[in-house]
Amino acid sequence: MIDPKILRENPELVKQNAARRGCTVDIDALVALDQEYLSLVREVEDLRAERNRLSKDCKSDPAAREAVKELKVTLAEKESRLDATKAQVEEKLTWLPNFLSPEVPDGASDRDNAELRQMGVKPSFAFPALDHQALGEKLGIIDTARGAKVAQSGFYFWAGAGAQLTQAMFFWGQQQLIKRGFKLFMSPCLAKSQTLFGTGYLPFFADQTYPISGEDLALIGTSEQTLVGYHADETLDGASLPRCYTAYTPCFRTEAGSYGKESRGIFRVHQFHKLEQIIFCLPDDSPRCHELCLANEEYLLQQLGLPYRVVNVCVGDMGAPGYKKYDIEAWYPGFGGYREVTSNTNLTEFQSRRLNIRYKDSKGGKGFVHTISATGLTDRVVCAILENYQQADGSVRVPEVLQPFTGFASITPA
RNA sequence: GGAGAGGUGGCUGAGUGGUCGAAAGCAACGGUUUGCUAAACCGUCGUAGGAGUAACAUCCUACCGGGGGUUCGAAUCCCCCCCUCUCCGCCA
Repeated sequence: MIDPKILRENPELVKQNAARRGCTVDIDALVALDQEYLSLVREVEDLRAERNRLSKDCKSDPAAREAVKELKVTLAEKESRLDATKAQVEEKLTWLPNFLSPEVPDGASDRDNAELRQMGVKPSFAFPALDHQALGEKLGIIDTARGAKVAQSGFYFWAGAGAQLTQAMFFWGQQQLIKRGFKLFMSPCLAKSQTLFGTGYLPFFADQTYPISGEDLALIGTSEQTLVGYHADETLDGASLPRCYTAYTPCFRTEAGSYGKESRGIFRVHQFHKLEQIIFCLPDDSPRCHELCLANEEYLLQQLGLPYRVVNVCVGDMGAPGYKKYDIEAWYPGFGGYREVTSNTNLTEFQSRRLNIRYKDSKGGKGFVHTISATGLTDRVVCAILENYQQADGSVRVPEVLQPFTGFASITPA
């Protein structure tokens, strides 16, 4: 949600932003509606003030009672118009995308993202490299067939050494983030619609969520939803910021409309697992915190020995809530290209306004906090490990940093 | 699942129809006093929206879990819902 004052004072800015982001909300109509809302506010408040004045006389003056009764009819009519107008304005406001950083490149899709740097050394193999699905099947550590049997296509099992490797990676990742100042949480994996709305997943990604029938709850699409929602309706002490939170949870997405797209393997699935980075910070500090999360992502991939590149995500590939976004794409030798493994967004005050998360400091400073939402690690990183660490004999080496947690140095065919 | 209690400002906690945005205490902040600390004393001390100002000031409106109702007037009365706590039962 953007600041409605900007809409009043500088509608052109909002209009340009909406146009660039392909938002179809009619800004002129919204501005007019908002003006109507404001004038109704004034009318209603004047009528209420009059009513309150008259009410004070009612004890001694019966005529005042009649006057108030008459006034109440007008008031009720105005109030209902006010409520209706307010609801319309708010509904339209919730569909407005966030503003954009000047650094966001133009473009329509992920092909237009701007590459910032390539890091690491791509492995070269003296044999045809397999992709993670082929490796997972040969090693008996990824089981999509049985995932489909017990649940549905798009679900899978990590099995045996694969499950051990995956758990090792997530546990190691948690340790790294904790060392870097993050507070670890175990989060609810269901959230109510208000929480999804506040984080911007509703209404923008409504078709991506799995609702629970008969409840005002849905499976979380990411722990961002619950970790950011954690501070809803709170005022944080400015001195306590930035607050860095992390959680490791399953994430559920319907992936409606994406069938057939990158569908081989377990790259695009209905349930994956994610170690998340969330930062609540002062507005001035959000660019720095955004970079800090990126540095953490890069550190984790470097420690795991994975080649990757960082891209500055273009307008067309960024969700409506985002102000600026970096993706990291790891190198997948079996696939033969870079593929997205992490995503890091500065949401500025888009979420904090919707969730009413404010800050206040001892010097009188106050406002809405900024939020940063970034991936730490996901199953996709394990896939990248499999593809990059495969050996001529069909085995897969375990990255050194994970060996203390797996207890073994390589995965060999069963 | 059964029974009961309760939701008031950062916290504790008064308040059962008007003068209540709300006593008091604690915490916090500013100041006085003090060799320093502590204590004591004085003062300030909710949020949001609107009007207003160069900026303050000031004024108006709303908010005592949420929604609805009664009334000229609701923290206070009535209805529905939500949440929390306690005890019992069941249980990973």
